[in-house]
Amino acid sequence: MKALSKPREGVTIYEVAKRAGVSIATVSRALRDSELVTPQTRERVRAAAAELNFTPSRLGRSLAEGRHAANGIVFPDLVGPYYAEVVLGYEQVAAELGRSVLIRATHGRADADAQVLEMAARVDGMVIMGRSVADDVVARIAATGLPLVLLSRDPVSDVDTVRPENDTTARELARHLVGHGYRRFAFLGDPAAAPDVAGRYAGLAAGLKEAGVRVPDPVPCAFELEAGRSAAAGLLACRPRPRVIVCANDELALGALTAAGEAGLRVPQDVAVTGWDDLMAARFAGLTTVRQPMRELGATAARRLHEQIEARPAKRTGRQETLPTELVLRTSCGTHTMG
Amino acid sequence: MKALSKPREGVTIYEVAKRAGVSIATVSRALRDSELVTPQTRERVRAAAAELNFTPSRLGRSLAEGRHAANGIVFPDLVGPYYAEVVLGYEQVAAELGRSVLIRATHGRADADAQVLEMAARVDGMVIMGRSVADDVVARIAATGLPLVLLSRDPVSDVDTVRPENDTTARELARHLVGHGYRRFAFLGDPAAAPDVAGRYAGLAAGLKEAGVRVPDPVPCAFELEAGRSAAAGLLACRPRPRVIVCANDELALGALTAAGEAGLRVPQDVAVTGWDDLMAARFAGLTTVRQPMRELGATAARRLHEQIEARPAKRTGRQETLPTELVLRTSCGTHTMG
DNA sequence: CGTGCCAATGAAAGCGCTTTCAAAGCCTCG
DNA sequence: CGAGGCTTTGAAAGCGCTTTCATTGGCACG
Repeated sequence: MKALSKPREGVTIYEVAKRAGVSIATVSRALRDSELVTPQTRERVRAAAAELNFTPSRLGRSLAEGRHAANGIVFPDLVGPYYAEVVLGYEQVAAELGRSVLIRATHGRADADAQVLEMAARVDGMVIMGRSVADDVVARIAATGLPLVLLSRDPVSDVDTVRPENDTTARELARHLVGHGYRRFAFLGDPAAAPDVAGRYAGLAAGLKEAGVRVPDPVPCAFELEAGRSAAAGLLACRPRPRVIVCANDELALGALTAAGEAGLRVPQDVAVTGWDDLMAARFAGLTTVRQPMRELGATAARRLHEQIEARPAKRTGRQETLPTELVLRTSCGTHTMG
Repeated sequence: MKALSKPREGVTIYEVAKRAGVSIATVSRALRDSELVTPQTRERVRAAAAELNFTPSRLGRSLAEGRHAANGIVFPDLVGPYYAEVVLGYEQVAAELGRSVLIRATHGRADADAQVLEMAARVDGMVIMGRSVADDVVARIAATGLPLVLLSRDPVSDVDTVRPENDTTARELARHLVGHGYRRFAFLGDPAAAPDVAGRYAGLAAGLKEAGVRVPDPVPCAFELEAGRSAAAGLLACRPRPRVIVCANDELALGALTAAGEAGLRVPQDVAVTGWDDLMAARFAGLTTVRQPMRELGATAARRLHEQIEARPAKRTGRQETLPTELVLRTSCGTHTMG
């Protein structure tokens, strides 16, 4: 595996051909294990390639084959463990399917749309997660016929979508909390910021309404622990103080726990807190939350995408897939339910 | 931004040229904002391109330009928040530098070497993290002249390396724990599994030796919470029981905390536990740990790589960079030091 | 020994761009 | 009115592969 000769940059198939004394066609065939070459020739070519430390240019190959053998995933951010898990699930499946993986976090950047279009030109298909790019960009990419899957995002025209279940579990959470006797609710998170938050808030609101409990207005808040802490501190200073703060995700909830501690309040005796996602930290913070199949979301999106890519020319099916979630009860919502 | 005409697949520059009534050279120039085109021509070309929903093929462009405008990062795994943070830092900087990002987790797969070589053919430079691939693969890639940066990995020939500081902080941790009066140490983690673990163990051992405390043999253990839990359970069943379990990372330490709880032991009164990384969960578990500049590690690697790419033809400098780490004291190592 | 076939190989045409070099058109100025 | 210099555009040559199609040579068979 060592480079015997001068490992100059950009060794091409022509140099291998010359060294092996064959044509480039034969080199290509030999290195791709075609049946059309004698074992002896194959060996000679292999040897020449090894001596030159030759790796075929992926560009040349892709251009000739008309495919990238790569797919991409776009997500709003990688801060916090949630997205990382999704990307992990995606990468793992994509790798098994023999595809390279491109990633792009948009971070709400102004040039996000351009970056996503650029990615679209590099891949055989892509997954777009959450509200990372504008609808018209999604539509435009879809219009090119590029295989596309939306993840945790409201459907756009007839593009396939994969999402976690939000409504049912949110109602269940509402019922559970009402069962604790709580009546003064607060909701931390901006339904306009992400489709998932909208779904969670809607489910919670529906559950509360059913139980005859007043539905709180959502308190918008960035998706970071620190933002959750300060927003929760504000809520806890209100009179009457909310009896329970339902947070749109675990990071906010962890921030709320911190704020409660700083305000000298006990959880759950003085104020209950719940989250969403079931991050590792939630377990150690005793946080009641809703477990998301994060890795499975990424993996499922990768599989759907692969199906589309293999099924070219793709007819968009507009398939909607919803993955189940699970209420995880811990101490932060009330002690008598502790498991 | 809508597609006016039939959005057939694979619109090429030739069709745009025909529609705009110019040559492909002019199309290329117009779309790339070259000075060599009249504003009127540019507009005509733009309009034609928009009508056809044309996006230039990245393959054609890269092949012609001789560059991918992409770089890659290879890491052992994405499980757990540590690697995710590193990748995040990497992606962010790479994006700012206008580069696409490819990722690959090797998961200890048998075909990891092939996958990494495949990535090498797709990028203008890459970062290899930890013990994700064999040394000879690294050497082989380096031999092609591809810009390369190693992250948290022992140097290979004269390839640039970026690493967190392990030794000094590990000694500091040792001194601190000895200061608590602890004498029976245990170390959870396999120094052979990752260069960082080796460095941490070595530093700890050096610190203990200086203090005249017996150095424990490391207890190998996979990098997962569950593995940490069961390994720690085994340790806690030993007689005499170790007074403190130093874990190679936070996930193991969180597992150890779980095991202690299950064994009915109080932390830190009966047994102290420390970790490494300062994950979000560590904060809520009260875990004493060593904070790693994870995001900064990724960002730094991205910058070093970019420097190499820009400086082609690259002369390898073999630069070694070490990023500082910080001891974070919480309750799990002993109450009197709580901050 | 000649004919016909099959297996192995080579020549060359793309794949979709960028860029060099040449040509064409238009001004300006003598 | 013609020469020379710009500016703008086009033709064509790659970039490094894969693959089709043609060619070559060897062998079996008549």
